[in-house]
Amino acid sequence: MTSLLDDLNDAQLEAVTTTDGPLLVLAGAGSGKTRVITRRAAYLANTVTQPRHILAITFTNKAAGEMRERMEALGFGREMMVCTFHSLGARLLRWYAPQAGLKPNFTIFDESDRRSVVKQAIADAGLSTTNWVPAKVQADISDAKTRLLTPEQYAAEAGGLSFTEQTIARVYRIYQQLLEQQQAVDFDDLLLKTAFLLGNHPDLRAHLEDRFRYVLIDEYQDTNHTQYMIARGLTLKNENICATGDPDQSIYAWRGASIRNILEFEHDFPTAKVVRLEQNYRSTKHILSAAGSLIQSNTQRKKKDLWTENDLGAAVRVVEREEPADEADFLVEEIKAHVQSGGSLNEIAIFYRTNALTRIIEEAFLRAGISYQIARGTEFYNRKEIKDLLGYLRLLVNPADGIALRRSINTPARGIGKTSLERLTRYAEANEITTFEAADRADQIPELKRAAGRISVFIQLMRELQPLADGPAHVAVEQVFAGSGLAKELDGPDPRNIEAVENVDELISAAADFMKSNPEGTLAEWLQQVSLVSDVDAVDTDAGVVTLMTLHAAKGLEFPKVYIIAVEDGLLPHAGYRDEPAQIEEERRLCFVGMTRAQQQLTLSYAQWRTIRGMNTRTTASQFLAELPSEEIEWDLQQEEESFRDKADFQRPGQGDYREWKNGMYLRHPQFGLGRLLWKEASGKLTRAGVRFTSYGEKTLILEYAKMTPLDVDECQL
DNA sequence: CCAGAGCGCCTTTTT
DNA sequence: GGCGCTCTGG
Repeated sequence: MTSLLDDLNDAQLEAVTTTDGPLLVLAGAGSGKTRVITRRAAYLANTVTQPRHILAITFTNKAAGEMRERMEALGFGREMMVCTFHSLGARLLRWYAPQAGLKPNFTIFDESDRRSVVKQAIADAGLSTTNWVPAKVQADISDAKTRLLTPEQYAAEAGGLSFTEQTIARVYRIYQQLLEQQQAVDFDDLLLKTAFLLGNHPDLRAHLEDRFRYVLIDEYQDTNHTQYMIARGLTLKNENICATGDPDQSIYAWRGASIRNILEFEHDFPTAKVVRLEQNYRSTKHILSAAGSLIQSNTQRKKKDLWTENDLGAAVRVVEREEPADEADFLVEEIKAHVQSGGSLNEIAIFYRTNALTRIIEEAFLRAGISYQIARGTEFYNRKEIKDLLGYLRLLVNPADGIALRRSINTPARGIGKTSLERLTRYAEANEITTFEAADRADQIPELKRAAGRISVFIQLMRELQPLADGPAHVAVEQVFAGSGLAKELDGPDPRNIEAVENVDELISAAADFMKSNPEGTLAEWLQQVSLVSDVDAVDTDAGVVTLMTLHAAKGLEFPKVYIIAVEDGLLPHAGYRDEPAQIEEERRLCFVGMTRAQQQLTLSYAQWRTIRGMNTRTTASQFLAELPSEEIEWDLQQEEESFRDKADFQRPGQGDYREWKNGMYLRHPQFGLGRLLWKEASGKLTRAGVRFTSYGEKTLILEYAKMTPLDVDECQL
């Protein structure tokens, strides 16, 4: 027991031992939050309750798994419920399917399934996908769901709104009907329907509150309104809610997360106690200073100071290279040197803003023989052979799953083409039955002609496979692969076939692992788990390889050496995200999250040009680099070179040679508009300058980074 | 009905 | 640069 409270600082101790009532733990990066949460759960289980009455909600399944393991290691067994909001939703919706208006065998549609349904809904509404971009419509529907609006409510609201919104309301309604017909829910529904379940069934809510007497929620800064409603619903009476988070690490506003939840916690729970963890145990002083300096540029922020007793450490580095291949070579050299000096590949992580940036790094690593892993757990499940196989399995669990049926019915090819499928779907719609049921009476649909027989063969096959749905998941995967004809299609010496079969074997192993840790588990439950895997879930921190991941995926992790690549204007901050100050601030937090993952050494790099969507483009270093404490940073910059002119497809509007700029001349800045140069001075390898802007006042800028264009005086209308 | 070629589109992050 | 959609010839 005492060991649970050992080596905790005062603030951590308070967070662990404050058992009852609402508690908000504002935990800065690297402040020992994970440890606090685990100890707290253990402490609760030891003093005021039992593990089965504790519910811990984490951000990823990986984090949930680790927490479960720690509790088990502390001797608390596996009784405590640890899950993500989405997996909690999935579980509650299955437990209480009738109350939620679902069948317990419902399917969870992933983003690509969802995209298909959106397209179909747009078509059914008599609209064209050229005018109504599926991705945009999908985002609008998702938005509505995050605001807890049903199609009816959205339509009611849209009544007084624009044509666009009224149309979205129509599509949303059709979209939702399509999901219902297929006994399917999307990721938003897992939250929305759970929130409604709690809101509409007081008895059920009370029952759950008695089961989950203590609720812990991690990464609270990244929860959205629906998740807040679930949290509120589960703790309405006893208010034993402990939320941990850090507003400076809020990076999911784009998917509806609201920083409001953490900022208003004390308002939502007036009796709340707030504990601040500000001592950092992870990083060196240099790293913290750089990260702190960056985040201070955010204006919408509660002031918080992270400090550490750790060493000063090595200087943070900013590395410039001519092109992405050079940047990759730089990484290769660094990694080789690291290994040569006795370091392990485990200790190195590479972060980036977008997934597309990995290709050149991967090529360089393959050439250099550096083993690496990419946090892309979902990618595996997007492979054709895996999707094909999962299609059959999904159909066995839920025959109403139209997306799965469309995929499976002609894979491998059975001579059932688009036209036949269309006729089948139309028949199903006209008779208000599922496509599967329509297929079952194919012989009664004359339009199908020859295809009817082929469809019957498929239905017969599904009937034969059906019993597998009730057996162990891995047996089902194996037997369906063999029985569906998919195995036969992949039979052959083609290396692509061999790889595909290996992937299938991996899928079988994954299912077997699941059955091992869930002996009572069903195929349906395994499929549910599969549909909720996240990218970072696949990361194995002991794999002895370099880890590559997006900045988003990096949240919550730590590595001795961190490299953040492509720190360029347009990528970080990302081009789609730099117009509004609030968006820039989120991008800055994203950079902050990446930087604070580093324990000993942090390196930020960028290239002078990069191929973006097939075009060589001149780049500019990110403005964030100018916000670092430049005197503490070790700069490794390239000599200016002119040859790029020949390589560029497009040239950046020339800023001219700033060395020749005179005080008093007029300049235009992309964000601040018109301004006048007051002074400039050399600062290390960079040039600082003071500019007075007509609408933003006086600012100090780094001329190498600020994208300013000199103006002719005539051009200025003063 | 199907496979493969050709064309146009696009910013991105994920449960 | 890559994906998804459409068109075309077999």
